[in-house]
Amino acid sequence: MADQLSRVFQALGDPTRRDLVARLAVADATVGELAAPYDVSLQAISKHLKVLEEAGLVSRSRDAQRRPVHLEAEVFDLMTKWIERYRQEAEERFSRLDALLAREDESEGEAP
Amino acid sequence: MADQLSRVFQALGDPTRRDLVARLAVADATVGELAAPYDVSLQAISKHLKVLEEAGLVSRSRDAQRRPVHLEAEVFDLMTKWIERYRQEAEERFSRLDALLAREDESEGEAP
DNA sequence: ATCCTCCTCAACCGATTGGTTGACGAAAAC
DNA sequence: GTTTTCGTCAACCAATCGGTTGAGGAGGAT
Repeated sequence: MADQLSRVFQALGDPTRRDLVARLAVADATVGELAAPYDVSLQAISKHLKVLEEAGLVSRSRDAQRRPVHLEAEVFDLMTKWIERYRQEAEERFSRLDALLAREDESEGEAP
Repeated sequence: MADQLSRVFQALGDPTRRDLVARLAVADATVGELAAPYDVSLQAISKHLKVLEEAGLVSRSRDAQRRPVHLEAEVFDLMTKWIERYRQEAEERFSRLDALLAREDESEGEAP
């Protein structure tokens, strides 16, 4: 099975699932409520929620027949940590490159 | 075709592609250099790079037969913006919930 | 007990994905 | 000009994905 970071990125690679997450950020909801706006079957949404759950983005409890879905926003940190790490590395590289170019500009015209 | 945000998330949903990005954060590299560490064909890596390119995460220039690959870190912002937006919404909701619970605790024991 | 509501599981389907191999293109190197 | 190096394109393959429909389970409501 894939690692969690892969599952989180993959889960959010689908627009419907991102929309579900966006709506769950506002409020918990049942599967039926979540499915209503889309013109796909309830089962399809249930599958999407399973993917989100396996990524750790969402949890489902039980309230009689209802299965309230709840967003687990902490998992976002996994992604932001990864992203920020490499963004920062890339930016540092740019800075070093800038510094190098600046030094080369300075020595321009020396030693004819 | 999918929107860019979907393509970026999907691109990073694959561990090999995340690894390529990680290595490109350190330095630009040619396709051959990038492919060397993995035990898959050069063509497979070329495909991965195409996915990264279509997501806007990477650009390829031309230097003789070489095709240096360069990381375009700005696209990360697309993701972090999306993530931060919904994380924040979710956190605000928690704060409101905490406040509500606090108020209920205060009125505990009143009106017997 | 029976029915109804809410939801999941299972089987299936076409499209996409990550991989393969083989052929080809562009630009040095000979 | 021929060869070699570096890389892409094309066709194919098994596996996964997003969707469907049909059956069924858990738990009120009657």
